[in-house]
Amino acid sequence: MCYASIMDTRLDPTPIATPPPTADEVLITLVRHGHRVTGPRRAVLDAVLAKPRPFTAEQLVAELGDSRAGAPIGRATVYRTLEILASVDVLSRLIGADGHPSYVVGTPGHRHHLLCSGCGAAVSFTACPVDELVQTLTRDTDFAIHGHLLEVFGVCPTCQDDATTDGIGAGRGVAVG
Amino acid sequence: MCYASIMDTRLDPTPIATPPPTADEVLITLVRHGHRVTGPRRAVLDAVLAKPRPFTAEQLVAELGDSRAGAPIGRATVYRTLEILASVDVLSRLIGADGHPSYVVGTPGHRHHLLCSGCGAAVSFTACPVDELVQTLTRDTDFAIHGHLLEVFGVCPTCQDDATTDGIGAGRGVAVG
DNA sequence: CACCGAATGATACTTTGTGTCAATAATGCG
DNA sequence: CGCATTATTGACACAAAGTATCATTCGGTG
Repeated sequence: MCYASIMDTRLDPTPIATPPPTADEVLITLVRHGHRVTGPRRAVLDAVLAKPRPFTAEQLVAELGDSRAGAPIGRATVYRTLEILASVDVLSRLIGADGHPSYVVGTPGHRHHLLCSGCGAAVSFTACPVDELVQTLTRDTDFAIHGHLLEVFGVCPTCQDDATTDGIGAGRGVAVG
Repeated sequence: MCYASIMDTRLDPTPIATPPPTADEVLITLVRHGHRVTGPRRAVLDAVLAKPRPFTAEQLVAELGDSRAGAPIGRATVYRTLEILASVDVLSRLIGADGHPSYVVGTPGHRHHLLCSGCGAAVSFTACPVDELVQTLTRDTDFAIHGHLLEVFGVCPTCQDDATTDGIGAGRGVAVG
């Protein structure tokens, strides 16, 4: 039920688990899925792959849609391209501590994220503790369970240090379930 | 870290775990928290307590803001009141399978929900499988973990029956992490 | 009852995202 | 290469969801 593998309980200590795919690799994937390779898509893709941490669609729109050298890219195109990239597993959709959706470059199978509410960094992990719960829930409720949503929020070591240095308590922010 | 108790691993088989508080009880709670008891707040509260399943803020706005007998209630007031009710634990905020936030009347401590993508029913449960994961994540990443978000999506028995009867596959809907 | 500040709600605005559709450009084919 | 076909684009309008402002109103206290 959990699309993330329960086998791998180890966590990657670095914000980006594996090197992101190259633009060319992704383009090949797109073609394989019947999509065309266009200029705007290349531009969106390049921008996306350059992002080390989660970003919102609007951030991308602002970045690509304004007076950049060359042709600005339309809002709709950015949204559509993000959707496509998510559908071919180049991007993961996730929900931030503020409840707003964002995207992050992620390797397939890495479905859950630990998010820093300070700097926005994301650590993806495959360990999924929900499967056992799903069995219990299925037994007790007779629901047909199709999926779940899990995000973990915290503050990364760097931001903890910064907070200490700045005299700002690290306990700010998130109060989620 | 998980505000839901890990002690109670049993699930309540009924959509509403415990009888919702009475309006008067809630009003007392509001006063205790330094809020005033006003007409609009009573109206919002009554509407909220009458809801057996999750609802969105906009639904309430539509319900209370239009040409109902008596004074229609402003959009801002509805949002503000929901915020207050959530802050005093009368309501839980949750995120539906479509990613949109909604509220549900919930008893404190019941922080996670199993949502039916057919009829919208919610089963709240306190079993939280994330605590162990949090320990692992804390050890491996040195994050200071402050919270998490967990929702489980599926189809309730009734909707499964309906789907079978209607010839509609039960496998529609949610494809979440 | 009068006062004070919290609360209200009309309005405008922001953010985030979707729908439409004529113009355009990417691929396949000859 | 040149053309036809069709996906794609992007400007625009629109919608949904929520926030900010602020003069007015109302609840509760003395």
